[in-house]
Amino acid sequence: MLLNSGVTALSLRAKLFRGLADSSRLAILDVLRAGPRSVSQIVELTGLSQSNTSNHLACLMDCGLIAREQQGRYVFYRLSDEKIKGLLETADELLAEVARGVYECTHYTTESDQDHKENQI
Amino acid sequence: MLLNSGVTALSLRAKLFRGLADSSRLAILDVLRAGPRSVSQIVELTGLSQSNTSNHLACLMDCGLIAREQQGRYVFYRLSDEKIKGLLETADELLAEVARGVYECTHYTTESDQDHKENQI
DNA sequence: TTATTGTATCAGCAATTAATGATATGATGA
DNA sequence: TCATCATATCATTAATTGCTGATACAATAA
Repeated sequence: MLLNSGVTALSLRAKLFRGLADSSRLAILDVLRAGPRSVSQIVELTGLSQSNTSNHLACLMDCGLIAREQQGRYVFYRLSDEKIKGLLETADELLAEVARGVYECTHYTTESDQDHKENQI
Repeated sequence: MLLNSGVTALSLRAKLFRGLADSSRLAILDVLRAGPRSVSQIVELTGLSQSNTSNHLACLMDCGLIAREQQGRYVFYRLSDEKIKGLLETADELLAEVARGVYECTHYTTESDQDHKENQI
């Protein structure tokens, strides 16, 4: 439990990062970097199931990272802010330096961890 | 499940963000922004328990976000890379714009969510 | 209206994760 | 050596989270 003030600010940041801390959501954001896409397009491009995609989109919406616009029976999503690209780029720059450390991090597992042993960086 | 290649890159990013997606760890990183600190200093400054702090430090270490240096019986931790500050700053800039959305995100809860109802932004 | 297509929601499950308390290790000083 | 202080690890627990399948809702077309 945190002691001091500023807890809310920290929680906000944590929430933002948590929105970004999932491969599926990052894949969606990656798709949206190229421009607005409908849900079915996102489903096809990411390979996620429809309901799963919808859930992640709802999450990203709630977190303010994407915006939606309905067109007929399609719903198009797009990045809500250009700064999101910047954040992802900054993250990649950081990764370029700490990649090995992150790659070997054992505290959280991701779906790529199967490759981990056989396919060293 | 993700379809295409680039999965590893996405997982790496996800892992990095997950390392940042916790209030306690962000609090620790915040403390370390001012410079190296020993574990006991971090414990005192964050209000986290000793074992909890140690666990989070291990996580941040594994993820390559911090580095450690032993001095006597103290262990000092510091940010491993200046870019981490940049990432946190970029995140704050983004938050300045999407704060309301993130604040109202219901998909993930944080310890500040108790205030949420009573203390609207 | 009815059928169809696109999207959202819901319940349940499996897995992950943060926190705690207890204990172990490691370094220093008496 | 022994006691003490600083840090790390371990087992357990409670809570969160992602995914799936089923179903509901919404918009268009027939």
